[in-house]
Amino acid sequence: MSDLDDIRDRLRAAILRGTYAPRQRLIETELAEEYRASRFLVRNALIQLASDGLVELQPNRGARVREISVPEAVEITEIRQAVEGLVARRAAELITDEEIAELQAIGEGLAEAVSQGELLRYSDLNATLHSRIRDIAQHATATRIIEQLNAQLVRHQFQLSLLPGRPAVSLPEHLAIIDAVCSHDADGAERAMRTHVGGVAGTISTLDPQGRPVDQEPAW
Amino acid sequence: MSDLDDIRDRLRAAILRGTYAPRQRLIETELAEEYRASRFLVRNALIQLASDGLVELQPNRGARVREISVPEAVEITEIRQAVEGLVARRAAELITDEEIAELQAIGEGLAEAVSQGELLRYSDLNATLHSRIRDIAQHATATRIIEQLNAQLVRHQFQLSLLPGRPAVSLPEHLAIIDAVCSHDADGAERAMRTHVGGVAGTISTLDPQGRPVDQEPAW
DNA sequence: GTTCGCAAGATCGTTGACAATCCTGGTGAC
DNA sequence: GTCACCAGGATTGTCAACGATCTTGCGAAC
Repeated sequence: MSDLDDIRDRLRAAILRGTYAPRQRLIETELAEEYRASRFLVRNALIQLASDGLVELQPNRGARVREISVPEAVEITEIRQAVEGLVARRAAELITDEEIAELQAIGEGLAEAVSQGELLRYSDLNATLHSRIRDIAQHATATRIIEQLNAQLVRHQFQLSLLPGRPAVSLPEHLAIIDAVCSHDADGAERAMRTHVGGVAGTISTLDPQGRPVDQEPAW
Repeated sequence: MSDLDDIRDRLRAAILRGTYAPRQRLIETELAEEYRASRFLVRNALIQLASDGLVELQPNRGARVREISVPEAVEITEIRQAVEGLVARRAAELITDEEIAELQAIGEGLAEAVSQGELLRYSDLNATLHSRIRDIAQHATATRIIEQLNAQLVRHQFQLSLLPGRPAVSLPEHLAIIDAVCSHDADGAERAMRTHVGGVAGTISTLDPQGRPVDQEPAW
């Protein structure tokens, strides 16, 4: 439980939370003061976050929050499509009765959230669903890679479920995934997951034709 | 071009080359002396290699070369199957006439190497083929992930092409991939690649039922 | 008015030393 | 003979200071 891990996690959380804007410079001395840590610790934390792909590290020029362009987000989502497809297949093969009940409960929650317009709850349950499916699939390598990729595009994903009409499209897709996984239909589960994540990729690619991220001032 | 990158790359190369055995402890002061670098640089290099999955980092207990078990190698190969399938599809869509000629030349080289029993040349051309297909697909994220995964199982892969009878199985698979990619057959390319890498996964899983890596003393 | 060069400030890169932690081997009690 | 305990050494974790590099703003030459 070293301080290094601590500050790295806090910094990561701050970046994911949007405390620092993309392309914003992360100055070691400032961060050191902010987190009451030595510059040394900040520095090592930045190195770690850089190999996670969250910050960009230029020699002698410091660190900045890495900006994920829309094309890059699409690429990332394409990989997710392939890997999550594999995960869904495995989940369908391995799921237990107990877990089936759990997934179905999540499905009901999703439908409820959409019908009542609770977008944030929908977004949360969405993340929970994908995460639980990964747990069920018991594929450590896939889980690691998906989480690594997800961390890089939280910002894009976040905006996704707030798009008007988006839940109406993705809800049936989610339910189809749940159905297939719960009925031990490996082929169907892979297909449903690929369709779903493929849709996400498509939606992301329409966000901004210029290839630049949607740059509205964050309200938080 | 900082020294940090330099020593990290040299350390990585050394691990991949087998200079340090799996599970071997990597002591910071020793490495620092060996590479004529400060302990600080070594330390940060180790942190980066840890997030690449090449070394294992335990707090207060130092670093050791990560050992990839056979089940883990299978997992990694399963991911490769999914991602390289995607890459092959993209390559089939994007390939130019010039690149078609190049791939076909590689195919002839592979056949020749097998017929003349040149296992090492076959193994090299194999790596070249996969690498060139990645180049053609122009998918930076996929390339990054595949290379990250490959780095983790060089040892297993290395032994694979030396297995008796293995080239006889994998040569036609490789030729099928080349055919499909060169004829702009996206579906076929994905299918052929998935079949091929799936075969690799299957072969790896037979290496040692105990789930421990094959532990023969390296001859180098 | 523009461009180039230079100097000052800001920031990163590296070092060596010290503190904290863990592992090892030996000693003694039971 | 076995176990708990406790040095002492080995190794990692952290720090503050110094040196290297880059950026910025000013001024002079054209």
